[in-house]
Amino acid sequence: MLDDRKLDVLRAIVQDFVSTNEPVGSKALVERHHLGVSPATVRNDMAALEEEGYIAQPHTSAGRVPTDKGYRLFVDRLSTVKPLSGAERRAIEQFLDGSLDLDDMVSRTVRLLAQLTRHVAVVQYPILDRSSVRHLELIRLSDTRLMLVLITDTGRVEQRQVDLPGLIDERTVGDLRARLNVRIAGKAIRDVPIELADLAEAEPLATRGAASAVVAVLLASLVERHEERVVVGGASNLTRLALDFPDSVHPVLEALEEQVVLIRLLGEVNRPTEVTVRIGDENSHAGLRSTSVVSATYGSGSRALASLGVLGPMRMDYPGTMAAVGAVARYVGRILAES
Amino acid sequence: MLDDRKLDVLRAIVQDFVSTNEPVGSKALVERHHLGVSPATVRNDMAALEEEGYIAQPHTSAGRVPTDKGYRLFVDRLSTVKPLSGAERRAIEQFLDGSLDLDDMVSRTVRLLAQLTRHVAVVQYPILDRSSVRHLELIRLSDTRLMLVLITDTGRVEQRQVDLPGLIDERTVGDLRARLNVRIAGKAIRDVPIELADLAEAEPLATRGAASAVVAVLLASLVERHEERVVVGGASNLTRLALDFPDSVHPVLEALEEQVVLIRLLGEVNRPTEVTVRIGDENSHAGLRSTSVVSATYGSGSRALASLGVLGPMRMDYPGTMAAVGAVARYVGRILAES
DNA sequence: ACTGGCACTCTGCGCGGTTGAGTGCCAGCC
DNA sequence: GGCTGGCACTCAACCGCGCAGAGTGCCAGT
Repeated sequence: MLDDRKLDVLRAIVQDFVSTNEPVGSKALVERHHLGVSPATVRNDMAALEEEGYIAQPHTSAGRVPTDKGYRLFVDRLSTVKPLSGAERRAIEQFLDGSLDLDDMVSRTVRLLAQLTRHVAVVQYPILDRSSVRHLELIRLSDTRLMLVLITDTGRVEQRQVDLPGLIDERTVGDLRARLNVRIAGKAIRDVPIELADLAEAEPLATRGAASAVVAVLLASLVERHEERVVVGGASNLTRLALDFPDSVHPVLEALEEQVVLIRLLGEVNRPTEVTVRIGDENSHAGLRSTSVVSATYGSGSRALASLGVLGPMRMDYPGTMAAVGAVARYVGRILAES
Repeated sequence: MLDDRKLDVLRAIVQDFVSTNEPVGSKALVERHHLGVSPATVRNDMAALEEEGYIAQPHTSAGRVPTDKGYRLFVDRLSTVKPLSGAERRAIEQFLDGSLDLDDMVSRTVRLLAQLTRHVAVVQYPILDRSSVRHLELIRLSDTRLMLVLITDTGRVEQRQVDLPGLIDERTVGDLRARLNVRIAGKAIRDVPIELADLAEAEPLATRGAASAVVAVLLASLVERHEERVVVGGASNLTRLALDFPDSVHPVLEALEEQVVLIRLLGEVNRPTEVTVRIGDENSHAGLRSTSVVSATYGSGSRALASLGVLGPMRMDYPGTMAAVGAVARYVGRILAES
C-alpha cells in the first residue's frame, strides 16, 4: 500500500513544511529532494497519501500539509535521531552544573530547554511520592508553635507551621525530633503514613499531644501536595510562532496556566526514560489540539522521579527537539543522582 | 490654559476609549456624556488638548486617542478611587486565608491578582535583605556534608549544601548550630555578615574548619540571592487583549521572562505603600513601552518587604486596577504580619 | 463664547479582474 | 505496469477602483 517511495515523499513533505511553513507542491518537492521521479509521479503518490489520511490540502489548488497522522508516522518510522551538536552538549553541562539547590536547578532546566528547543518548556518537580525522607526538622518558634521542615533525598523542602495544644520546651522538641527521624529518615515518603500511624500512642503522655499534632500536619501536607509543582518557561516562543496556531495562541497560553493540565500533560507518559511525543489531537486538553508535546521522564538511577518536556506547534523539528529533551532529562537525572 | 471643561472632555475621552478601544469622536462624546455643549465646542477643546499633547489622532479624519501624557493626567487628577465590590473583598480574603506557606501564598496572590484585574500579575517574594533570621538549621547529611536551612521571619526558606574540610559528628553539629543561632536568630539579615565576621576565630580548633565553611556558604547565599524571586501569572490576559499592543505581544512576553526586568519593574517604586502607576514610556524597558504597570509595596507593619502589581495595556481601567492592587497588597501584608 | 453648517480628508470595505501555483486526469512511452 | 509530459481546471492572493461614513477644521452667525 505504502511503498518506500511514498514514505520518502511523506518524509520530504514533512521536512519541507517544517522549514517553510507553506503547503508543499509536487514541483517544489522534486526540485528540493532528489527523488529521481517527475512531479507527475509524485502527484500520484501524494494522492495516495492523502487517501490514507497522512496529508491534506488546505484548499483545492494548494500544496499538501501533513496531518496529525502524517506527523505521527514521521516520528515513528521516518525520522532518525539527530545527535546534539558539541555546542549544545556543552551548553547543557554548563547551564546545569552550577545549580545551587533544587529550585535553582528546576528554573535553570526550564530556561535551558526553552533556549535549546526554542519552544515552551515545562518541568515538573520531583514527585514527592517517589522520593524518600532525608530528614525531618522541628523548629520551635514559640511556646506553642513549631515549624516543621521536611527534606527529601531529591532536595525538595516542604515546610509547615504547627500549632500545639500545650506548651513545649526546647528539650522536648529535640526528643520528639529524634524519635521521629529514627522512624522515617531514609524511608520512602509513601511509607511515612504507615510508619507514623501509631507514633502518638507510643509517646510519653507529656508529648503525646504535640506528637499527634505534628504527625497530623505532616501527613496532611503529604497528601495535599499530591498536586505536584510544575514550572513553565519560554512562553514568548509561542508568539514568535504565532502563525502556526490557527486559533491564535490564547487557548494555549490559558492551558499553560493551569497546573492541572500541565501535570496531566507530563503525567500521561507511558514508558519511562524514553522520549514521548504527543501530536495534536493526541493531547487530551482541547486548547492544545494544535500543539505537540515532546516529553521525557527523568530520574536518579532506575527510579523515575518526574517528567519534563517542551510544547510547540505541530510543525516542529521533531528529531532535534526529541534529542534535546532526552539529553536534558538524562543530565538532570545524573545531577540528582550525584547530590 | 486647561479649564474644567477641557479636563472633563479628557476624562470622557479616556473613559470611552478604555471601554471601546476605538478613537472617540466629538459627536459620540456629547451623546454618551452630558457635557452640555455641542460637538463643535468639544472639537475646539479637543484641538486644545491635542496642542498640549494629551490626546492624538491616529490619522486625519479619525477620533482622538489619549497619549501617555493624557493617561498620566487622568490618573493623577481626573480619576477617583473606585471602591472594591463586596464580592471582590470577599474573594481576596477567601483566596489568601488558606495559604499553607510562603510559596503557596505567593502563587495564590498571583492568581488572585490576575483574576481580579484580568491583567498579568507580578508578585515579588519578600526581599531577603529586609527580613530577619528566625532560625538557622544545620542538618548532617554525611560525615563531611551538611545541609544548611535558613528560615526568615517572613517564611522564606533558603537551603544550601556545605562540604566540610573534615569529619563531623552529630554532637558537634548541634553545638555549632546552637552557637550560630545565639548570634543571628532574630537579627536582621543585612546584619548577619557583621555578626558572623569573627565567628570562626572564636570557635574551638576542632570545629573551626566546619564553622568557617558553613559561614562562607551562608554569606555567599545571602549575597547571590540578591537577585530576588519574582512570580508571574495570568499571561494569557495578554493575548486576550492582543489588539491593544501595536507591536504584538511578543516583546512584552519576552520582557516578562526576564527576572531582572521584572525586578526593576517593581523595584522602581518610589513611595512605599502607595499604589504607583507607570504608563507607557515611563517604563524603562523598551519592550514595555506600550504597557502600563500598577504596583504597590507590601509589608508587615511599617516595614516594606517587597512589591507586587499588574501589567496591562495602557488602555486599562486605572481606578479599578489601582483599587485591586492596593487592596491585595494591604491584605498580603496583614497576613504576613500575623504569621 | 458657543453653535450650526459646510467642505475636506481619510480609512475601511466590497467588487471584479488577473495571476500563478498547484492539482487531476489522460494518452503515450519504456 | 509504472512513469512521464501535456493540458484543462480551480482557487487563494493580489491589485486597483470607487464608494460610504466618520470625523475634522474653519467660519460666519447668534
